[in-house]
Amino acid sequence: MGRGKIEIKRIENTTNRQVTFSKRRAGIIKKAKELTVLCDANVSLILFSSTNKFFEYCSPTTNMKAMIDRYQQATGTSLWDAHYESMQNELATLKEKSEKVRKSIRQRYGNELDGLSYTELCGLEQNLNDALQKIRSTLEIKIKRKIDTCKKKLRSAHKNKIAVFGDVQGELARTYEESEEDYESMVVMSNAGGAQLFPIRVPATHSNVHQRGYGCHDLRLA
Amino acid sequence: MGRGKIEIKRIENTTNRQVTFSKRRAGIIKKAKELTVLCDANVSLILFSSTNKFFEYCSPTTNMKAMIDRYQQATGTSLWDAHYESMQNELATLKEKSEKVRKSIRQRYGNELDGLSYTELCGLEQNLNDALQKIRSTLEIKIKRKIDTCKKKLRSAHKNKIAVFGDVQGELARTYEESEEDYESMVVMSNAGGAQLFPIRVPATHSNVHQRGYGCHDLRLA
DNA sequence: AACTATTTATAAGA
DNA sequence: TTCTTATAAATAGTT
Repeated sequence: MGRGKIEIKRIENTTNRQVTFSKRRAGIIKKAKELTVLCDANVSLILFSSTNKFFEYCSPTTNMKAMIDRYQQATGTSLWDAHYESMQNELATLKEKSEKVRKSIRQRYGNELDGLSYTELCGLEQNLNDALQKIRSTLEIKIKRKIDTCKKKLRSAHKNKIAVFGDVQGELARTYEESEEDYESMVVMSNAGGAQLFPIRVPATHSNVHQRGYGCHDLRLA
Repeated sequence: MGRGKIEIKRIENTTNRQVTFSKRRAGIIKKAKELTVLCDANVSLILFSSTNKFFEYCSPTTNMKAMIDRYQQATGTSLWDAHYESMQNELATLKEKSEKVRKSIRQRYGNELDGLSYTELCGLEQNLNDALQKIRSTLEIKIKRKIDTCKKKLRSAHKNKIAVFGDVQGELARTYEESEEDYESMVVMSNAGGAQLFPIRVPATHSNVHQRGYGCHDLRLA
């Protein structure tokens, strides 16, 4: 249909090929539209040119997703299975990893220790002890810093006539009023006199786990 | 293009409509084939007749799934997201949960403590201490049980002439030769005299974290 | 992008 | 359905 008959084989001239693609693309999309209307059909058409330019047509009475779903129904294939599978693998791996971590942390909380050997228990004990040291170091540094800050503030206050301990709490209140939580902690510390920051625990005298009032630091292991 | 011109609107006569569908279906598929060959294009065509009969064409240089994947790439849509939304939610939740647990455990290992407030640090310190108590209880029970077993074995051996402490190690060696790991541990314990099972740590004298030889109990937080 | 000679598709009829 | 054929539509080559 044109000035001359052409053989149906790849058009080697690039320009010519692209021009022909444009013309015939318009043609086939027109045909798809006519088929849709004339015959009450559903048509979906996806096109990629040799230069990877993308074009599509889909009957307005439906949409691409619905067409693909129907395509799967009709062919019995399930195009998403591959995606589904990789997703399931990822899920399984994550669940497994999560379970391992949670078992470890539960043991670190002192539960489910029965499965551990003597050596493992010793390792765990040592490990927790090390962590405790680190935490206590951090705490001590924090406390020292706070006390230093308080001392400076007190000095600069020039309130020489007030007994030092008499107004510590008032000063602290003014200094830390923006962080109540920390203020409360400081009061506790200053009342304690700062002498023995941590009670030295007697090892494992069973049942006398004395509850101190710091509140729960539990993990939500749902 | 026929004996008479037709208006592009639904053909009301059913037979006529089906005949036209057949003819035009053949026509559009032919066009798709020609476009594929002439222009080196990729074409996918899905057809459903008004009676839901299914027909398809896809360029032989590709396949329907690849075309749909490219379609998604080109349009930026993700056709299977809806199908697997619940799964994706589960994945996201798990990942988040996992991250939380891992942060907690890292803190429990004494790392990344900077983000914690004074109160939280105190809570963590207390919590680790409690866990340590439990672990030590478990350890102590285990050790006592072992020692009891050893004593029984010793008594039943009727070796009255051997000084009790003189042969403890020999007896232990014979009793526990099947579990070298535990045996080694027991030797350590019995050599220590059993008096003070755990050294009482002085709180946080920084850098002197003395490495005991129990080996690593680290979690693989990859 | 438009033109147009020709080929191709197809509507109607058999 | 398939074939036939007159005619409409598509398009190859050209401008």
